[in-house]
Amino acid sequence: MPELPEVETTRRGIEPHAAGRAIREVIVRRHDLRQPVTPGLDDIAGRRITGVRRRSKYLLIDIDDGRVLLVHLGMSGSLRVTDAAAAWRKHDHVALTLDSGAQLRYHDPRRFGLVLLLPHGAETNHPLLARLGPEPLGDGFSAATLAAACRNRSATIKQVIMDGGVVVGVGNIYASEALFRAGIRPRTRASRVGPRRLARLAEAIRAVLGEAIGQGGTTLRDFVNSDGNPGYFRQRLFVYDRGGEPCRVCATPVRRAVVGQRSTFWCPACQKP
DNA sequence: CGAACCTCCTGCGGGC
DNA sequence: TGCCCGCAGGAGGTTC
Repeated sequence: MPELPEVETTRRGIEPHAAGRAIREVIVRRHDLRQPVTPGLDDIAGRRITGVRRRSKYLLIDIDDGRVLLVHLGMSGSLRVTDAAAAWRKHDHVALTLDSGAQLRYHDPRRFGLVLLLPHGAETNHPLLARLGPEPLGDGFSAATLAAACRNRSATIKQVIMDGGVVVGVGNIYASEALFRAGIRPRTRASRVGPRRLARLAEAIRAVLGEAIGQGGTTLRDFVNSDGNPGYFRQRLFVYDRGGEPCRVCATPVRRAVVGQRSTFWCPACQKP
């Protein structure tokens, strides 16, 4: 479900409620997520949250003793700010009660997500984070780094931009959208996309992610932000989930195929091999 | 090393 | 209405 814009939307929603707050209570109702919730998580009760950061699709909740609470939303997760007295919903697995009376609730039906407490200083070399590529909206990602990643790769261009070692945060929706904006068909081999088109693609990735953050992310089915509201970028999608519908630029029917095990959408007229 | 395939889990929509 | 099937926004693991 959540890609980078949805995670960033969540971060922006959580941060004002969480930063500076003390954690009054930690509640773990289910620990069997993709990895078990760190045993002894309630050890952070009484500590204070100093900030909420994001790296790739991970949320990093900083604790005042230097530890970091790492949260990943997987395919179906959300992190919401509720009143501590609010009724529990099915699949609310972890909650932090804050000294404001609010509660951060982690909700994840499919349990593909993570809630892990990392020791002080362990964040940069943690296996989940250590090998991540550059942030798409940061300085580390450019036409040059994308071109270097595409050189001698036989994989499709779509698979390369979804490879977190190349650039993080580009998931299945925004991969199709960025390729549409760059005019490149998703099944084109990465090594066959020229430098000018790669430059266009790098810019398209930045643009689509930036705009999606501005709209509070994309809700296809069940993404909700920290207030429980959907994101509005879906109406700006050009191709994703629009198979058979007219291209919003040229009216040619949008095509769908499975590329790298994932549904993929493109306009056969606007996008070239 | 890269690429293809499989897996975790629950819910929902479509077809019959 | 109800049941079965396929599919879903992520990403780590296995195999060749």
